[in-house]
Parts: sequence; structure tokens; C-alpha cells
Amino acid sequence: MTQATIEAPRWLEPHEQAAWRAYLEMNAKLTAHLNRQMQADFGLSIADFSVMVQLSEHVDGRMRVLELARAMDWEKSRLSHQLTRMQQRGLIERSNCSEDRRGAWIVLTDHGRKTIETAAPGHVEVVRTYLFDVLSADQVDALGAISRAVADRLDAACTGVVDPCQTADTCD
Amino acid sequence: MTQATIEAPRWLEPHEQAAWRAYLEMNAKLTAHLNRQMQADFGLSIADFSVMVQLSEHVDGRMRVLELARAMDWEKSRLSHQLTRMQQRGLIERSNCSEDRRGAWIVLTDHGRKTIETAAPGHVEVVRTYLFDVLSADQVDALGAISRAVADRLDAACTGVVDPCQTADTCD
DNA sequence: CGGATTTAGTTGAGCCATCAACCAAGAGCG
DNA sequence: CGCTCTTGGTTGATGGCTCAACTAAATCCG
Repeated sequence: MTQATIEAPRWLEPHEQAAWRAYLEMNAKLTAHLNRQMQADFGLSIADFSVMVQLSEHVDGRMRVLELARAMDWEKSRLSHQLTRMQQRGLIERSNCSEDRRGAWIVLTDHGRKTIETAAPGHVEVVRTYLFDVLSADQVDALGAISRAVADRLDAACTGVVDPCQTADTCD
Repeated sequence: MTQATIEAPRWLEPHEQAAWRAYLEMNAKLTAHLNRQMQADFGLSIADFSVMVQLSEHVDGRMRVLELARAMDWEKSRLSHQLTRMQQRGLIERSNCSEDRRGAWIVLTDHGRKTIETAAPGHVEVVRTYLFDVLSADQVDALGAISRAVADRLDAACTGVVDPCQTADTCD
């Protein structure tokens, strides 16, 4: 239980409430828009895209599964399923690993590399058009600072768990 | 196609890139945390919770399906599936509508109302702890303004489509 | 060496989201 | 009335996410 006994509910102030709802709305719409654009124009999900971005930023376009999972902050299971689907579509390949025979290298295929190089500009364009073009320079900085602060706070809560909260005893 | 021919990619500036990645990270972690807390403590998803919040804010705790869909900005199909699952768990009920015999009223059950009243304080507590307690008053205002601006921009792009982008010709 | 523990990664079940197709009731109109 | 169009809502297929359980290789340690 996160909160066993709640003494005083401490409701949100009106302007906090407004900010929270606006944030939820922005987030839902932005995510939906990015996903739709990716799917419609290139048949990719944001998840596909993110995996390929990580791979393409590494020399040889190859990474170990857990390395990738840590970089993306994904559960290994989620990533494994994702990789299976991407492999079926020929975007990546699994090649086995001589250093550690349990392990696997995940490699971006030529087709995968071409796909992401084609898709990336359109994606950036959407992010620019609907986010950065709408914000002032100060707002961009504010968004960065806010996001960093909240992300760090959440990191501090789940201290250094690799596979986040894998046992029953969640971070609390 | 969103971008048929791309002349100059217009990549993101370093500080924009940083802000964007931080935003994605915050969002992923915050969403995951909220979902986990809800699921672990009350067996609810955020989707369940959101639906019940809408219903509970209406007199009699009942709404028509499309009214609910519009209020939440969900596709009607998504909502319909969601309602089916919630009905199976006894959180809501469908009762048929005398005014329009195609339609249905969605009603919060007693169990549903109790559930959300129990769950709400814990949810708010998490939002407060990991978001608002971390931010200054100025940052809260900034977050509200940023979110509103971006959400409005996205609204303007998909002008007044109820069921967002239902045909092949997506908003753009 | 040999047994216990940890680490790397996969698998399956169940819930959630999206898309396209569908059905039935109302509304407009000749 | 009867025909079409629109609206309210559901359904099925498919892909994605989470949790728990599992396999197999590596490591630790006596």
C-alpha cells in the first residue's frame, strides 16, 4: 500500500488542478498525434522508432538486450516482445554473442537503418511544429527544467532498481 | 503523407533535444508510477479511474456514451471496450435510454462510487508528491501555460473532429 | 570440482488501444 | 410512405504492455 492511512486528503489547488488536467490533455494529444503520424507515414510505432534511434546511435548499430533496456528504461520483458515483433518485420536481427553465450546482440538491419533514416525527419518535424514552434525560448527551458526535476524525483523514489520494481515490494 | 518532400531537415537544437528527452523521460516514469500505484493499491487502471472521475462529477453519476467520449477525448470504440471491461467488474452499468433507443446510459454503480472515493486520495497524493511538491509556483504556472498552448495547437490541427481522424485523410 | 545464486533473456496469459467493419435507430426529404 | 444519410454504439482482429514464471549460462564459494 502506498498510503495505508490518509489523514487529510490535501486536495489540489484550483491552479494545480488546471495545470494537471492541461498536462494530461497535452500529453494524450501529442502522443496520439506522434503515433498516428508514424504509423500512417511509415508503418512504425513510437516504440519501434525509439528502439531504432538507440541502435542507430551506437557504433555498428548493435547493442546487447539489457544495455538497450537500461538505455530506454524499459522492462526487459517488454523489450523482448518488442524485439520479436521488430525481427518479424525485418527491422532488427538477433545474433548470438560469443563473449556471453546466454546473451544476444541486437543488430539494426540495412532495412531498419534505411527506415529510420527516412522516418526521422518527419518525426522531428512534428515535434517541432506542435511543441517547439508553439513555445517561447523561456518556455522551452522551463519545460526542460520541470521535466528533469520530476524525472529525478521519480528516480530517487525507485532507487536504482534496474528492472523497475520487479518484486511485490514496490518502491513505495 | 505528412511530409512528402523534405527540403532541409531542421534538426532540433541541443537544448531543445535535451528538453524533449527529459519530457519523454518524465512522462514515461510518471505514467508508469501512477499506473502501478493504482493497480497495486486498488486494482484499477488509470483508464478505469478517469472514466469514473467523469461519471462521478455528473449528477446521478450517469452519462451517455458519446458525451463521455467527448469529455475524455477518447474514440468511441476505445470507450466501448473499456466500458465492457468495467461492467464485467461491476464498476459501471449500462441502462437503456428511453429518449433515444439506440443509446445507452452509463451509470456508476455503488461499488464503483465507493471504489473511486477510496482510490482518489491516494492518486492525488502521488500527483502531489512527485509533481507539484517538486515544482515552484512559477513552474506550476509555466507547466499549465505550456500544456495549454500545445494542446490548443494540436486541437487547431485536427479541427473539430469528434472521433479524431476517423477517415484515411488524417488531420494534417 | 560441485552446488547455490545471480544474470541474460524468453515465453505466455491477460488487459489495453486502434482500426475497420458493422448494425440499428433517428432524421431529412421527395 | 419509402429511400437515403447520419448518428449512437458495438464487435473482432491485431498489436502493444505488464506480470509472473521459466530456461540456460555464468559466477560465487566452500
